[in-house]
Amino acid sequence: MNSSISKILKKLQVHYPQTQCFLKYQTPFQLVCAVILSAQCTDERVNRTTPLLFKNFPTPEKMARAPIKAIETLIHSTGFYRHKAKNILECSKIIHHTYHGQIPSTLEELVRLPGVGRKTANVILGEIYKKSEGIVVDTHVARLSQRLQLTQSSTAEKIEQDLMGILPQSEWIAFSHRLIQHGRNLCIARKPRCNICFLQSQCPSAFLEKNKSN
DNA sequence: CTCCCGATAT
DNA sequence: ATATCAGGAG
Repeated sequence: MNSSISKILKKLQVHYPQTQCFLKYQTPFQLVCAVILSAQCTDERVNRTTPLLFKNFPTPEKMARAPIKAIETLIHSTGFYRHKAKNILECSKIIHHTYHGQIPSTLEELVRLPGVGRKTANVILGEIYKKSEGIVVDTHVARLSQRLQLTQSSTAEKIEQDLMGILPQSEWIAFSHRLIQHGRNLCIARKPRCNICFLQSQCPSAFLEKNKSN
């Protein structure tokens, strides 16, 4: 691990000490539903949606018996609601019937669930089982990794491989959480606030921003 | 690659 | 008006 990367890790650790999931949930099953809903949607909106969803259908068994229209209505505001409702329903059936209500504990099993890709599976593994088989690469992690030039790749899968090669496995879970917080707070997609960013001296993109003539 | 899809900031 | 939000499937 080179010195720039260890500085980045250290600063992120100091500025974002807590690495908790922002999604609200009571049970592992509810986390699975919340993470599926969080695709292309802010966690804040998911958290405004899930309380009523989980009040109506709190367990995999009850969600598996829910009318799809009811799920669609309850999650409508998170977007992609037809896909997400179908995925949550199918997931609930599989979790109830095949896994007897337990959430699978390997990446391989998780990505077989409908609506669960590597990003979602890595969130679930890290959050429920504290396991890192991979690294959560969402839109924030992808964007910040590129800006910090930790990768030259453009697809989530390649970026994940690059990061796995660079970072010690013990840092994988916390790294994603911290990068996501930083992406929300400062290194915003549309208008990064490089002038007040504590990673300025480690960030090639901040240097470029600074030398723009505008 | 396209499609799914509502809410919000700019 | 348009880009973007803790993406995944066909």
